[in-house]
Amino acid sequence: MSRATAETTTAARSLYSRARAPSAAELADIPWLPTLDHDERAAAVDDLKVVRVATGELLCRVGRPATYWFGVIDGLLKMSNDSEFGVPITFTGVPPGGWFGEGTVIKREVYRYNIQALRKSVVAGLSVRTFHWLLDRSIPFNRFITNQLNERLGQFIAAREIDRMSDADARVARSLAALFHPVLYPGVGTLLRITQQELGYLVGLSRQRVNEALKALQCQGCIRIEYGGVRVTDIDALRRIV
DNA sequence: TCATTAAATTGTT
DNA sequence: AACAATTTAATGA
Repeated sequence: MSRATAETTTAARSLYSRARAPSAAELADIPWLPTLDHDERAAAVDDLKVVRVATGELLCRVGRPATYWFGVIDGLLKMSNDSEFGVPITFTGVPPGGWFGEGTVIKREVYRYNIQALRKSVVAGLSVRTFHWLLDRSIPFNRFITNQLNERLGQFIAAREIDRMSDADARVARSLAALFHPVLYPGVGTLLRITQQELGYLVGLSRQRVNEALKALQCQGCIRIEYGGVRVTDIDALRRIV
C-alpha cells in the first residue's frame, strides 16, 4: 500500500510536466467552450492543458489544494467521495464529457474526492486562475457551472438510492443510467465505453454478476452489449428498472 | 493494405 | 476463480 502511495504521488507530480496543449479534436469535445465569446474562448484555450493518465493513476487526492478544474476527454475515471479516515462513501464514474471539481475550485478549498483513472484516459485541466476569470465575466460559463452543480446534486442523491438497492440488476441499471446522463456527460452519446470489469468495480459487484445483469437488461431491450462497451437503446426504460 | 500475433474482453462453468 | 471463445489492437512485410 505504501509503495502504491509513493508511486501515485510521484505520478501526480509528473502530471504537470507531461501536460501538453490540447489538439483541435480534443477541444471539440469540451462542452462549455462553444458557449464562450471569442476573447474568453481564446483565453480558455490558451490555458487548457491535457494529459494522458495511466490506469490507476490518481488525479486528485483528498486534502490537496485544488489547482485545476478537470474534464474527461477520453477514458473513464472513478470519483470516490471518501470520509475523513478513508472509508469510501460513494463511487461515481466520470465518463467522457464530464467536468468536476468546480465546487472545490470555486471555494478555493482542498479536494474532497479522490479521482482515479479506471483505464487509460485523456484529461483536460483549466487552472483555478482562469476558472475564476471566466466565472467573473462570462454569463454562459456561470450558467454551465450552475447547471453542473445542480445536476451533480441529483447524481449524488441517486447514488445513495442505488447503494440501498439490494437487487443487483437494478443497481447495474441505475448506475448505467447515471453514466448516460446527457447533461453531465455529453461526450458519452449512446455508446458508453466501459468494460464489464470496470462496471463491476464501480457498482461493487463481480464481473460475472454484472455480465448476468447486462444480459437481463439486454433482454428487456434497454441496452445492447458490445465489445468493450454498452449501447443504450432506451434510457427511460433503463431508469425505470426496479 | 493485408495477414499474423498478441492482448483485452466476454461468456460460461 | 479458471477456462475457452471472441474481438480488438499491434506488428511487420
